[in-house]
Amino acid sequence: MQLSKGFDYAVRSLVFLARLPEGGTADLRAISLSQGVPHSYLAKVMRSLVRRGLVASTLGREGGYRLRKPPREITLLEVFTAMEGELRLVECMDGQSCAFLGGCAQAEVWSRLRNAVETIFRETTLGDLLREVRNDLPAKESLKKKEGRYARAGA
Amino acid sequence: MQLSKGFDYAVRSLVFLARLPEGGTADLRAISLSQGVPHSYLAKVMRSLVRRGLVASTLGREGGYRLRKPPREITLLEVFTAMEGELRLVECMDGQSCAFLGGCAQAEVWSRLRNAVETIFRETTLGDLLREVRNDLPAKESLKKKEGRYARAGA
DNA sequence: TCAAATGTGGAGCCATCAACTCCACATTTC
DNA sequence: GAAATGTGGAGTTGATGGCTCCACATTTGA
Repeated sequence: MQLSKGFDYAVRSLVFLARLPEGGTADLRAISLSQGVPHSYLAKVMRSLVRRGLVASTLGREGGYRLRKPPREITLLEVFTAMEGELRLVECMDGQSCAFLGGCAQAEVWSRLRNAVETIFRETTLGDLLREVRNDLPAKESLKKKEGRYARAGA
Repeated sequence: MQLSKGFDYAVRSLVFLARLPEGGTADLRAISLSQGVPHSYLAKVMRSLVRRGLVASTLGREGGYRLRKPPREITLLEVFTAMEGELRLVECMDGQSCAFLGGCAQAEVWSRLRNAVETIFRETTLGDLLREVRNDLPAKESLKKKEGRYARAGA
């Protein structure tokens, strides 16, 4: 019952992009440093977002990533499925119904749970997250640390 | 973002116990066979429930497990924490707040999400699950299959 | 025109952990 | 006292989340 780091990284990166002035672009390095996400792993995360059509990428010098839709139109559900596919809480559901127990006692709770989660994901947009940000940038020292750590790994 | 099998097994076992006539007891073997849960793994699951005080165990011949409270008074939240400890969706929360970003954009969503899940868990009791059961026993064939598979492993 | 700066695709590594097994042992009862 | 139960805990295993690395395609500005 945990959210994956990949999903968390994706959301953070999107928020970062959303806060750039007017559909600006940022490259992997910038996102990676600002969010403390390992460079080469972030590359993979971003590819998922590109594939899903949430961000656009441009190659070559001055390249990078930018949002393809206004923040208000990007829901967490889209981000989640981009990263993890269909939301499902237990194996036996969603695929075929649990073959073993005809009508299982939990089925209804699991599905209620799933709906609750899905609803929150569907009704929360990047725009909402922007409003919630209180403190934009990391403290200088922690940023330094992360830079040292990831610049080496990343470059 | 998945529920563990351990938790699922625990709930199923408790429902099984709850359906016994008047606080009856059932032994590992009976629960294991009826629910299709590997015998020796179920032993571990049940120990968690005993430790947490949800079921009582008796040793020796005619021993087994029985609920220590009426089904209405056992919430899924208790079962969850018995099996998995504190409910938390992301590493950075609940422990210390994420050291890197002062006020992180997602914190509020994650906590709303957590609350939604926790609320459902807290407000759903074994009693509710009993009402929801439509079809009590597994089909004969699938039970046979499971018996064959687990009887060997278990005994 | 070409070298540097970007993202892409994909193979591959690694540690962790859920899920499960096994065994020696304590307790109870017939 | 032997059979039937649960207990405690160490050990096994396979999957996979998280991450690295590298060869390559594209773009651009010096």
